[in-house]
Amino acid sequence: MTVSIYNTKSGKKEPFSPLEKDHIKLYVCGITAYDYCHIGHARSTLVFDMIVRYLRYRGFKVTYIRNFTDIDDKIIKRAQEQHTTTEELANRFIKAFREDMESLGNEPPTLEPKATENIPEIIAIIQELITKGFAYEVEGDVYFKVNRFANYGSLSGRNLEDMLAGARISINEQKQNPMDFALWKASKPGEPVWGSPWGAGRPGWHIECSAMSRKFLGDTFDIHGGGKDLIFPHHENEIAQSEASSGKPFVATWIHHGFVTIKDEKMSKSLGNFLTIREILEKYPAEVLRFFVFSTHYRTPLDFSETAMKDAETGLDRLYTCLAEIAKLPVHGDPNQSPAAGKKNVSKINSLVDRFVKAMDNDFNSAQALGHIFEVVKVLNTIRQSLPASPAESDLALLHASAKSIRELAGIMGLLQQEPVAYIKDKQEKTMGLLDIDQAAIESLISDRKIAREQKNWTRADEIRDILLNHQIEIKDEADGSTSWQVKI
RNA sequence: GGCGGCGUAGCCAAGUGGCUAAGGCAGUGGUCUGCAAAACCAUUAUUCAGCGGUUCAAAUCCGCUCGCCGCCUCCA
Repeated sequence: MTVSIYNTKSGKKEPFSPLEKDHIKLYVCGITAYDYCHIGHARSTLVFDMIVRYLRYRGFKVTYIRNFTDIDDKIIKRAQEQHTTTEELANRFIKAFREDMESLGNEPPTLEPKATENIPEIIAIIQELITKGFAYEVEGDVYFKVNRFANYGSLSGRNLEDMLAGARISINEQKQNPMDFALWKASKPGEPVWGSPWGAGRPGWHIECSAMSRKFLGDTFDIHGGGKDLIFPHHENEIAQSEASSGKPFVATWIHHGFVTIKDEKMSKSLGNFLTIREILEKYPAEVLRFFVFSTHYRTPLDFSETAMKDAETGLDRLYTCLAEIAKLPVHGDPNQSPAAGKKNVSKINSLVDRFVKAMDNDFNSAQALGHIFEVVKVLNTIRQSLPASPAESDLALLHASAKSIRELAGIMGLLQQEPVAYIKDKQEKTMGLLDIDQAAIESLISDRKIAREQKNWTRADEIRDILLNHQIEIKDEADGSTSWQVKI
């Protein structure tokens, strides 16, 4: 079996194999550091975190580069508004981004280069483009000549005539063609500057990725990723720059993920309909967000809503509950007891890894992969529920092994890594802290109810139960006559 | 206007021509219980926006219609 990946360049799913045996080189466009990141950015990092983890699980070595854009128009503007330097502003939000990544439970990339730390490489590539006739300088600006690059538009399926017909491009007198884009921008007064053969200035947006990917991964590498909105112009321009300068193919596979939407509209800074990662993590555990994100295929739009998050949380609880119940079972059982697990169920359990891998091999279909896990959870619950008082050794071994396997697979998405029993308990304690009733009051009510029940005063007993339930306390009458309680989660 | 995508049960969502259209949430029924709750189990689409075509066979391929969204300007 091989991993298949949907390649934006071909518009098809293709069997994937790295250029260098067992070593995958991956470059992902990171953030422009000028503000806190929203859930859309979170999805991007989550998706590639999952992809990298899965490729590693499949035995590949993965070199994963994710850059920071720490110099651009938005950063300059924001820094001026805040009366600070672009450097301070960018560093502040890079730090915030790293905190967010940590909270989300993302593994760090192999390297996280910044544009400003690679200015010499950027200048070198621009010079190469000028020398080869793909770029020209006008009064300290340098532009890429799109007409010179025959394949311009191949990634996004556009051609220059159609784009010009769109007429949404602001006409810049200096450009030879309105579609030409800046490689280097002459600085205006007060802006940060770097020296260059064309005078003091700063790099354009697209060139940094060409320079950094070349520096860390080479002229040609396996996978380049980002959001769908980067296909044009960003990635189109990267291809033009990189291929024009190196004369070699740039990237074998382009992966683009879908957006996060709210009420079916793209979440974005410009629309103002965004929620920051921080705001979400105040309300929901990171694992719930991960579960929510991976419940939908990465190329499909993901519509965020409170209901969807609540559903995700309930689903995640179901998984943890199953694991916690299994963890409570003894490790060893009765070797003479006949097994409760039926043949069909056993084969469903045993095929989990294969089915999971098959789903993930198919363009990282995490939604389907999670579905398989849920299916096995149902089977495990059935077996556990039908266990006799002294369960069979084989049943217990099967349940424990399956739980371990589920946690291992879910770990590829960064899910189910908490101790299941502790997860349930923590959750209850957390809720308990928010309640308007304390333990003593609960126990006192339960003992009142016990008396009522002994007197067969069901009305009073039920009344007490309702009072407790109003305080989010659920009680359970045990077989031995005692009553246990727990916080409703 | 150009290019691309989507439309599957009450909601979310998988489904790369052919076994009973995954799975989750909600709902309903049941096991348990004095009654409950929790947990668990069962159940919920003769049908995949609509129409037509290709095929022995279509949610899946092709065409048209309707609706929604994205990119073409900074954007994950």
